[in-house]
Amino acid sequence: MASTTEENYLKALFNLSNSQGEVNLSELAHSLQVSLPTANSMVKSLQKSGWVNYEKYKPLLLTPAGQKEAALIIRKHRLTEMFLVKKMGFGWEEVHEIAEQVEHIHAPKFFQRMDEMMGFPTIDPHGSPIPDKLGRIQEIHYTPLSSCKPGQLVQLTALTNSSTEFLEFLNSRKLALGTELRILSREAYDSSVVVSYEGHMNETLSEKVSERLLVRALE
Amino acid sequence: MASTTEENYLKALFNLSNSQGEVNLSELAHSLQVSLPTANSMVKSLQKSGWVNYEKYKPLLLTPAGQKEAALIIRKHRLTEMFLVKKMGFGWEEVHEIAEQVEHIHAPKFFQRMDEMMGFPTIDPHGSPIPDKLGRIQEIHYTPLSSCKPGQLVQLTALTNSSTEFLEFLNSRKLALGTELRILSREAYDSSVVVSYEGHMNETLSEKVSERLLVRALE
DNA sequence: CAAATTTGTTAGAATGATCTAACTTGTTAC
DNA sequence: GTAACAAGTTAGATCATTCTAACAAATTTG
Repeated sequence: MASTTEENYLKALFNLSNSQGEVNLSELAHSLQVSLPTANSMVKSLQKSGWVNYEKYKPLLLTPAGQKEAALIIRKHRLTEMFLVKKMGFGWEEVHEIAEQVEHIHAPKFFQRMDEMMGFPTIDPHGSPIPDKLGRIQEIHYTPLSSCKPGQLVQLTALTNSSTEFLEFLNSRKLALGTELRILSREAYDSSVVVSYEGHMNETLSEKVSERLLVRALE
Repeated sequence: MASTTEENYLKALFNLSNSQGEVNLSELAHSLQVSLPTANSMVKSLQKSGWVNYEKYKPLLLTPAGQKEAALIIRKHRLTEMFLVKKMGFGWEEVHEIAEQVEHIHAPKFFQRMDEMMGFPTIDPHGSPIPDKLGRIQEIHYTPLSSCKPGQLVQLTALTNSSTEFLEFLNSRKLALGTELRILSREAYDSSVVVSYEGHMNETLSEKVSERLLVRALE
């Protein structure tokens, strides 16, 4: 069984992997806030456990077993976040830190019960998919608001970034998952987008923000 | 901040301490399933942190700071157990192992919210008191069923042992906290007690069982 | 009370996770 | 295409937590 530290490495590898599933050691080390040698030695040990394929000076790759292990930890994380929001009344900006700890609990019944109580949700409070019990993730491809056309009606469906600061910004603008947005215009100069939605007639969203909002076209 | 290991030592010291608050090293080591030298070195390190008073060959004593620290961990444990039973539908025999992990989570809001959702309970599912936010424990002195007199009407209020096996035994006899028991007789030979309660007219409870049932006299 | 037993201590080693310093390999930019 | 820089590796150390073996102190028992 993976230690909490190993679980964190697996999760980071999963989250950092590019389209080919590759991760560079320095990204991994940076993401986990450890030195390069620390990450290097840990990767060797994850290889011994059969979770990572590693060759000197080559990018890192999770094995299928490693991917499953990682997805199951992410499953616990996302179920927990959803439980905290739906059943305990937390805001979506408060749940990450708590879930970061709860995800390491080894108690299948506990997560099973959360899942049941919520009616088997498939996305977390930030719109990210919850892997199933076998570690399979339904890949959804949403469109960033930044690449939508003026005139379109879209619905906010997920985020590419879930930092507390970003979530608090969205709260301040009353933007939540499900919010329907009419795209009024796009500024050529700074790529900001002007939208209207319930209670907000003329809200300008910077490029930085609109890139991070994933939407589904309604019209 | 205490590591998970240190937290487990503090908790064990708290739970093992006798009327004078003293614990022997061998009890501690046995309770935590570690060797004597391991416990010995950990105790020295807890002393450095100011949580334990330790002198060679003398019994161990928690400092006031250590007592508070321990009580706050036990608070998290017991709040969690109650939450699992009251809000998540677990049986009282299922919650210990889960709470044993959840108690190490550092997230005051999380436990605060559990507490609120349950209306600030003062006992856990096994009748043990939940320490308050300052680590104070309301000491309740219940009577073991084994020392009650035939004829008495009593109510099951707490347990001195909460092992899964004991709890499953109680489940099998439909004995729960709150059950009202009429003591019919006591066998002189083996100190077993015969009781009646709802749906059970003549139930014989061994000495081992009746010692572990704590009751409050109703008449 | 001395012998036997239990309890506690010290020394020394192992493992997991981390670090810094020094070095090597790979990549990028003139 | 080499010089500079970035990325990755190795060596060696530290800290926390654990162990076994050997020994010492305290307690119990005949």
